Amino acid sequence: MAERPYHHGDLRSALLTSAERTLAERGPAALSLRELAREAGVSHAAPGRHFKDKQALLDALALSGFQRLQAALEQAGDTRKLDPAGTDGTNTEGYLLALARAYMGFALPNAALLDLMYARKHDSDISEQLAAAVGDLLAIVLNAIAEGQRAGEIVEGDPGAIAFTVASTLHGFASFSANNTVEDVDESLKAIVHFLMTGLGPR
Amino acid sequence: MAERPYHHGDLRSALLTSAERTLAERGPAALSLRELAREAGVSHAAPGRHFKDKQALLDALALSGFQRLQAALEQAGDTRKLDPAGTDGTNTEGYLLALARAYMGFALPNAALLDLMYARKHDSDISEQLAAAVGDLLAIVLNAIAEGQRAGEIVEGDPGAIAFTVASTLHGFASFSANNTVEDVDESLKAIVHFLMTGLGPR
DNA sequence: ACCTGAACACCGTTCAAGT
DNA sequence: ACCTGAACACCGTTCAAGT
Repeated sequence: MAERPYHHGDLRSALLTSAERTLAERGPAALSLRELAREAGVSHAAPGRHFKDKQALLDALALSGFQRLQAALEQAGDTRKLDPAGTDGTNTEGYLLALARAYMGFALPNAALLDLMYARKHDSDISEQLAAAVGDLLAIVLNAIAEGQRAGEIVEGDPGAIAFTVASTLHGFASFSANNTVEDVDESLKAIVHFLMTGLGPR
Repeated sequence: MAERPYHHGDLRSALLTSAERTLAERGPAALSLRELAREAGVSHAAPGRHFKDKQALLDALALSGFQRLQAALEQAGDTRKLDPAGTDGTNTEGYLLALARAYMGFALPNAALLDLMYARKHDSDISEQLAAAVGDLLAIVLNAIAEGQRAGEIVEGDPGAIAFTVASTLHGFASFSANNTVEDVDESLKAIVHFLMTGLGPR
């Protein structure tokens, strides 16, 4: 009969894993602490030991999402540096495209989680951590811009403002394409990054 | 004692108004049909006459949001046409800035509603209406782009792809600035529209 | 046509008590 | 330290019955 031990072992991470799956499969409205407890085989009060309330669990999910998104963006930057194409002339557009692809690679399969990450309903103390996480993401884009400026491939000007423009475009595209089912995401992404680089004004 | 009449009169719109206020003031998690019924002075089962379930009320809120956003964007386009500055040479950037301001004018005070509008958790039949509403918004931007192309102020190319780039940037900026409290929204907006027009590449 | 009241099956949260 | 079981105050939804 394989009795469950009294201690779950790692209830906290089991709850988070289960919650993220439910979020992805059935949406945020379907998330209930009692159901997560059932799935973990513990009493409905047990989650209270690990998360002071439901919002605390959502906060933890959002934070872990930012960490993984940041890691994906950093990895896109790292692999680009190893790319021999990095030595030739026009590379910033490629870098931005790599970042864009990494962002979409996270955003599209984790659309509901991304909503949660950017939801402005978190507790006041965790909000600072989440705001810092957003700042870290912006810093990655800003790095790419500053590097591009040093290489003479990005226009002069406040790199923060330029990075913010790029980040807005990427996030907006992610938001749109998660609902709208853009036909060819990568094709659209290439077009968007190119328009960003060359501008909408006449040649 | 002013007895309430048996019929509310316009319970449906009272529920929507009340729901939107709750959404804005206390967030989506605080929305409950029973509380809305209490505020309207009817029994907790009464809302069921007007909305088949809670999601149907959220769908109605989202749809009304799109209608108002669309009206705001159209009005921005109309007032611009009356603007005598519309007769001189470089006007498309001004048009896009007006659209951007109209978008933010709706998005920032209605951040929670905007989340709901773009939430991918609506019933399948209403989803088509919402997708159509997003399409209408894109059409407004597309119009501005096509007009700009005819005036020689926007680069040649698929106007749909260009409009999608602009819309992505605006929506992403709205999403960011709703959480992040950008210091000077209008200043950032001007910079963003300008970068969009002139591009990030070197001069 | 519109609403009520009771009923049902769920929730989140708390707290004494158990291991 | 971690979990249980009962309790409390909420939910959404349905449905006969009332006006």
